[in-house]
This record gives sequence, C-alpha cells and structure tokens, in this order.
Amino acid sequence: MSLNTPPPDRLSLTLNALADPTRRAILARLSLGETTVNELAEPFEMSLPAVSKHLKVLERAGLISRTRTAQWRPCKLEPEPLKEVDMWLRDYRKMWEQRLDRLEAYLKELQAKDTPVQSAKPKDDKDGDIK
Amino acid sequence: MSLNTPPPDRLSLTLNALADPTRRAILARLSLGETTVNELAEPFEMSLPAVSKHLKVLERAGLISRTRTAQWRPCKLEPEPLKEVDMWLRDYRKMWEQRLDRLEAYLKELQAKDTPVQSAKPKDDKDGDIK
DNA sequence: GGTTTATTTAACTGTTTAGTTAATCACGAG
DNA sequence: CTCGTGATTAACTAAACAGTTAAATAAACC
Repeated sequence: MSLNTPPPDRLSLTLNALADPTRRAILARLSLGETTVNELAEPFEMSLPAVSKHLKVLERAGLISRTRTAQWRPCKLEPEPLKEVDMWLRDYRKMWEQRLDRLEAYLKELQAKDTPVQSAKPKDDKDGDIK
Repeated sequence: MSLNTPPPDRLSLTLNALADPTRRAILARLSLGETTVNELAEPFEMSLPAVSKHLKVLERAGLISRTRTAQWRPCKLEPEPLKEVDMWLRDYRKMWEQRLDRLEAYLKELQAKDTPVQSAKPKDDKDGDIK
C-alpha cells in the first residue's frame, strides 16, 4: 500500500545495480575499455534485450555512460559511483581491521599465557562502542 | 522461463542486502553496538515484521548474526561480507584514482600554459551526456 | 496455569524485476 | 529508397520483493 514512492537515493541505486553477477561482469569487461552492446552481450546466454536492460540499470546508476557512433552505442565505465560505495564502506573498514587486531591480540595473549583452563573466556567483550 | 535457479553468489547477496536504505541504517546503528530488534525498529515508520524481514536479509548475507538471550535476539554486525565488497572494489579503485590523476595533470597543464581565453575548451573529455 | 513482552511466521497484496519474442528505430552502404 | 546491422522499445510472464495485519512462538513474571 505504499502510496509514496520512496526516494531512490544514489547509493541504493548503485548497490542495487552492482548486486547482479551479469552486471558486474559487464563492468569488469568495461574496465578493459569501451565496447559495444553486442560485444558486451556475447559472453552471456541471454537475449540482447536482456543485456540492454542491464545496461540501462547500470546507466541509471551512473556506472556507465554511452556515446553514439553511427549505429553503435559504445559503453564506457564511469567509476564515480563506485567511489561513493568506497566512501560509504570507509566507516566500516576500521571495524574489520579492529576486529582482526583484536583477534591477533587474543591469539597473542593465548600464546603468552600458555593458557590454562578458563583464563581465556571472552567474557562479554561487548564492543558496544566500536565506532 | 528460467528453469534453473541462478546460483546466488555471496557477493550479490551482500550487495543486494546493502542496496536498501533501511538495511544500511540498521547496519549503521549496529556499528554502535549490539541491540535488540525492537530498538532497531524504533526509528523506522514500518511494522516490526517488516524490520524482521530486513534483518533476515542481512542475516542471510552474513552481515549480522544473532544470539538469543531470554526473549531477546540481539543482533551484531558481522563485517566480513563488507570486507569482500571492499576487495571487489579494490580492482576498480585505481581506476578513479587514475582518472583523478588525469584531471590533475590536465589542470596542471592548463596552469602551465597560462591559458589564454579559449585554450581551455574541454574538447577532450567530452562525456557530454553525463546526465 | 495465565499474562506480558519480544520476535517470528503465515497469508495476503501490490510493485518491481529479469527474462522472453516480436516489432521498431537509427544509421550507413549500395 | 531499400537493405542490413546494431540496439532499443513494447508487450507479456513468472518470480521475487516489500510491506501489511493477524496469529503463533518463546521466555520471563506472577
């Protein structure tokens, strides 16, 4: 019953476009250089219109741009939205690094202590405030 | 007519889970520390079951894990899949850096030339319809 | 037992998506 | 102008999605 269309923010648009193996494969191909729709479609077992739709999704997300040369519409990768994803990710990046650090510390502690029975109980590490 | 279910690769699962502002907000909240479903749901204008479904999507992607304490099921952020996204992104990262370098070089060139009136016509980059 | 609180599942609905085939548009070459 | 090629649009279908309300589960409290 959602009457109002939810505002399709750019990041969601981008991530949604990336959440498909075909589309990611297309991007991978485009990272090697511009090419045409037919050539892009060639490796896939799907019709040309299907690929065309995927391209439209990528275009709407700003991940590719198209020029027009005669009857060809060569596609070009536009990395800007990927950069945005990267920036979004940045805040979380320290999280897994930290977690890795903690694991390291834990393992080191284990080694150092020669770890008797219960000393290593990770009692509620409760990293409540990772941030 | 797709008879065979396409194999839901992990990266697609993750990106799809991230491609929703509500779910990203949930992750952001969880980055501050574990919490319960009710507390997670509180800021949103949607029913509890809806949030519950979002959590299931996040869980299926491995982005959160849940323990069980009495009648609460506290959720915890699991950054591992984000790390995978980061790794996927890595190959493209140099692409926008490179592009930035190129822009820098261009600007530098402009400055060097002391650029009289029309010399700066951006005839080159010509991605006319960025849209 | 019965009630309250936290959360999930069931059943349903409207919307979006991913694909299909067939038709159409856009262009260059004869 | 007509033909062939590259690519998109149209019309359709099946499945997945995001939300709803109502019912069910699970545990604590009395």
